[in-house]
Amino acid sequence: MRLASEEFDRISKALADPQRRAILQKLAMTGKLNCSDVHAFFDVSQPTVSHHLKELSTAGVVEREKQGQYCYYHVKSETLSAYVAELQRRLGLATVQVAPRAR
Amino acid sequence: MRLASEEFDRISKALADPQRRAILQKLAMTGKLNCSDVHAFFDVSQPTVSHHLKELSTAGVVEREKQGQYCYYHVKSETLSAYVAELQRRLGLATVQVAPRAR
DNA sequence: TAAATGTATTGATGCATGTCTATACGCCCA
DNA sequence: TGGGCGTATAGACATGCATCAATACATTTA
Repeated sequence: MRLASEEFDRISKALADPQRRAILQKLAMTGKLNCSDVHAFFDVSQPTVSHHLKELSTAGVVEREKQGQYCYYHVKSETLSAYVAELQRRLGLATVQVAPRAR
Repeated sequence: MRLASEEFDRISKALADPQRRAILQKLAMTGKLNCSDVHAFFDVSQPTVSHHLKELSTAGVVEREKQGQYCYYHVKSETLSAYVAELQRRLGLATVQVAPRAR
């Protein structure tokens, strides 16, 4: 998966805020949460949580999944991995190509 | 190398700005540049470049090296690698330990 | 020592954004 | 159908910050 430049920019910004990183980390640990669940974990208002989840969603690092009245969010690891890979590429860091093993 | 929480925060913010990322990438590609060199590459004022280099330096992702009148900057790969590793750890992404490739 | 050059600091300005309250929207159920 | 609950939006506010011009500081050189 290859990220467009805008996506990369947006993800960088999304990851810049500590509160948003905390939310993302919580999602990474628990797998899937709705807005209220996330709200319960942190000391910010529900609209703020909603706003952050929207930012993370727009950046493509979490996925929204509406189930009736609830709205579940979970981390999109592919996007995050692609972001990390692109970051490493741009900064000339060691990267690893995981190719299928020869037999 | 393990990053303290503040360092991690600061690096995240440092990487959030496109201009700063561009400067960092340029440093990664060219190895070592002084403030004027960097300024020549981009369409921002010298004080702005100086400011960004200071931010990057404070974040620990570049190193300052004063030589007489000049001031050279180069990327600190160890810090950046540590940042990437910590990011992967926090977000539950697959991590790999590798030795830097011979060049 | 004076001029020139490289760099950093100061102060100002405009824009981005994290946060809140209030409120609207959408969905479920008695 | 009306109330309750989960979520999103609107608008306001304060703070952060990227940027610039002007200037100070530092070092080299004529």
